[in-house]
Amino acid sequence: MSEFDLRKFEEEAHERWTHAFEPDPSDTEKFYLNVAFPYPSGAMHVGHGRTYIVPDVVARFWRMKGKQVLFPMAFHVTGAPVVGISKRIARQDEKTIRLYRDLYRVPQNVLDSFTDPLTIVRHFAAEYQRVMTDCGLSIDWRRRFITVDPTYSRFIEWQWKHLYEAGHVIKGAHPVRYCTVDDNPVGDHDLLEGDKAEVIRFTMVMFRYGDAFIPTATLRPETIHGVTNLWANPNVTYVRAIVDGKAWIVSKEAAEKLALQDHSVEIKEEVPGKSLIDKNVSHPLCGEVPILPADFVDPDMASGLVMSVPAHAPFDYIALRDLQQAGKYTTIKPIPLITVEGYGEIPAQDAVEKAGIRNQMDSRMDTLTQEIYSAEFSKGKLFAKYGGKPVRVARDEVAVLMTEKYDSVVMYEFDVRPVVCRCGNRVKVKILHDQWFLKYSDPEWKQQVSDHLKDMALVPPEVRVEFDRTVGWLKDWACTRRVGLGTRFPWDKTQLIEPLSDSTVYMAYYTIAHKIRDIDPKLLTPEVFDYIFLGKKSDELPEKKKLDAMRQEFLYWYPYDFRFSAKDLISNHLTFQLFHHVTVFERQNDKLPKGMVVFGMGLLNGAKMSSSKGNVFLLEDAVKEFGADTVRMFLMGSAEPWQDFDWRNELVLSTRKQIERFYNNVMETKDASGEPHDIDRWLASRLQAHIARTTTALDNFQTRQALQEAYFGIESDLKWYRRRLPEDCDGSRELHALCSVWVRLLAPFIPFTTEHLWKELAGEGLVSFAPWPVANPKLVNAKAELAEELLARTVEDIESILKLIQLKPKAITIALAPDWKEEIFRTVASAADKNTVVKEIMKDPAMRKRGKAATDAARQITTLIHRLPPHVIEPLVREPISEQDIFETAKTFLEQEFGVPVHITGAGESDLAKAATALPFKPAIIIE
RNA sequence: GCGAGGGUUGCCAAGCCAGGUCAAAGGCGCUGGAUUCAGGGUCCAGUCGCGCAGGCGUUCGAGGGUUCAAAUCCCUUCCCUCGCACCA
Repeated sequence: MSEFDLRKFEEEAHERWTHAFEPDPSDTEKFYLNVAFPYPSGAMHVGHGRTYIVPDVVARFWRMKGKQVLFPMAFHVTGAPVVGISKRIARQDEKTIRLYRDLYRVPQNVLDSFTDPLTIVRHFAAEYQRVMTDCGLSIDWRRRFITVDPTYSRFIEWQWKHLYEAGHVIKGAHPVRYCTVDDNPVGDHDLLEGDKAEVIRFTMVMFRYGDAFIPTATLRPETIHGVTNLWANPNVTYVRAIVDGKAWIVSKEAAEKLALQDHSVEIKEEVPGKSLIDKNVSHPLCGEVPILPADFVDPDMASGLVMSVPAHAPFDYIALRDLQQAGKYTTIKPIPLITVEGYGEIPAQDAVEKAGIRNQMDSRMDTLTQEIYSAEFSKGKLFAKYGGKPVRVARDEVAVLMTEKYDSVVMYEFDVRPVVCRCGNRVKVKILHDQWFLKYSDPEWKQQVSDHLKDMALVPPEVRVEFDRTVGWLKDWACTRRVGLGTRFPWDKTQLIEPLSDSTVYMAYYTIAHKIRDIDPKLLTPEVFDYIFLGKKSDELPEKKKLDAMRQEFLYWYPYDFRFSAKDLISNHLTFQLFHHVTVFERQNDKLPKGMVVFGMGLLNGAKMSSSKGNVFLLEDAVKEFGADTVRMFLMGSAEPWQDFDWRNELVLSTRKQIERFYNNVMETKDASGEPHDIDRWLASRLQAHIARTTTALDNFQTRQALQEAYFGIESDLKWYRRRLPEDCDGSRELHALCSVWVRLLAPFIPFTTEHLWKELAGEGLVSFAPWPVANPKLVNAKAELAEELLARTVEDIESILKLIQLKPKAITIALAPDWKEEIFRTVASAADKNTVVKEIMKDPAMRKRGKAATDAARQITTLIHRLPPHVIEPLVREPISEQDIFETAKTFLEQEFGVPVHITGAGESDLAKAATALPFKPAIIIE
């Protein structure tokens, strides 16, 4: 008998699998699944392992179910990260070198070449392919590509032509977080501080100050009617600057910011804050008001000057009160302009006094401000003299009025400060021009996606709300970049198409990737792709024959059946691809994605896996140490795909033992030759349920559930089976069939071991293409299962009694319940209302005669029925079993189990007191 | 803050949608036993408390409620994880 040797199984299988998983269009029904392709900037860890093994298990499952399965793979190399990596390696950055040399184990000579970003992705793409193959992924590698292949770029250009023609690609200006030192937009990951900072749009209210303007930024322009004063910080030096030809007085910081926001700014002179205090300014909507001193005014916030509305802004109210308590400016009174339910005439005063706030430093001030802001926005109304409109309406109207008539402009600012770039510089808001967008905000486009989403299968179903929400929430997406790898943007060749925007319909490209390679990229005009993907004919198409073959591939495979990807891509990639699909394949609903499966994340020993933190276990090492099948089975069995899983070496080790146990089980039983017994009926019956449940689980992508059924379910049955065999028998010849089923059920999970076993079982061809087992209803034997259930329960009871009484038994008597109890059992079990059934039973004169014994029995039986599983009750009611026969047949077994004589008797015939406790399906047990 | 998911017996983790099969699957760990047995491997048993008869008691983040019956349904509350855009 051949030894359990995973390494050997792997070698054998790899040899036999060469070119086995390269499907072409055929008459067979297809199943196309794909997974978000990796960005190969480093080595694969076990977390990546699961991402690709799940679809492989599914692919193998459907392949065995007789489908023509396409599982392709490619590499996404578009974007900026490797550019940064190559730069860091070029300048010998310690951390980066350590990561690549020590953790990823890149040889020095290769590492030296990493100063070229493309070399990095090429190297790791090759590594990925090698490790994926080691894992037994049944990928069609003929279709592999990387996203900077010129051929792929032609495809992207074609895709974008359609997006553009549909009006979804627009050019515009856009406020972004910007670092003036790096001279680049700053993403979240590039921030040292303030990573949650949002860009807020303020209205600048322009107060007239002599021949100049003093702008104050506000989110509540309608409160202009209640302005009593301005605040300036006397300790700050402001500047007088010519902004767009007019004189403004703002803080120095503000002047710099305005220059980044489409204003021409020329600083003329400094203006000490002190010099502004007590001067007057005016605005057409509020008249003349004074400038008052306030230390809280931050020069780095908007213009560095603030308009004060003490009636509605708690901060303003307190600041004014503080001054007035010192005896200054006592003539100024808050001017209310909004009525709002739940607050008095002057809401800010009301709120501050109710809360008992003493000064500006009180920590509750922010919450209070937020409260009033929300209350007034949602429920507030302007006074009749200011138009009487709800705040939410008036706010925008006043803003428009100010912009049109009173010189107001927009200024962008962050909601939190400070915002600091990795380089240490303060980040500002810059308005970027020549910025291109995908107009995801377009309601019509959104609607198209929503409509299609309704028809899609989403796994697990809970993610549907997240998709719906994302579609609603998506705003315009900046889709071009200035740095990185990628395809040139057709309408501005200095820019590149952004990575999340060039990876949305490539699933269609997979169908032709292996064939389009033969054609010179120069010939790949949009017309060529229009023909392949949309069937649009046009004159003078090159290589017509090849194009026809590709058209045929596309028509055969598309749309894809399922796409697999991680949860965190819902809010961008997974939704983007739907937007792109509905446009590119407009009016071809039969080419739109059919389903998606969303993954959870991976943990390593309870902590999040992260390459940068070094908390990773390389997939390659795992495969070497434990074997590919072990890694696969562990990853599939420890959690369902959408749940988070935790990799722990000690658990993986026990998975390996399980595979070995399975292997030995099959090897030991496959050639059994005994005569079949009753217990074989039982085993076969149970097997049908395992087949059905494993199949259902895999139909639903529940890899864990499927493994529980296919592995543990069958294993524990086999254990009981062996226990029930007569002493001189090691199993019947029917076990061969069970082994065949078992091996096939586990083939998607542990393909290497099962491939070997399949050969040992003399199965035809590869197990990878063997027919998936189908449950045979004819082999389902409810009676046999019930009999074993009764027996197993009784054995368990006997064991637990023996353990308790701790005495050596001389004999065991099993006393069976009398017929009248059986009758009660059936009555109770089939009764709709189990509360009144006892009364019903006692109406029967025969029962009444039995008196208390009958009521007691009825009560006990009701409890018992509640405790028994439905799968026992139901057949029991439908078709009574003979407990007598069952125990008589199993008598030898019981005697063998317990080593003492076993007597079977009817409870009525026994004079032992205990016998009276016998119930149907729960015989009385008397141990002597 | 907004959105989503989650808190189960030493640990991991089923169960919850369709309330009684639940003292609660499976695995790990631990304890004991078997095995011509190396403190390793494999196998068996135990692993909330009490009990010399298959039982009883107390548990499923916390607090209430519905019900004959709740880990499962409803309400309140506390805690954790993830996503929130120019990044793959």
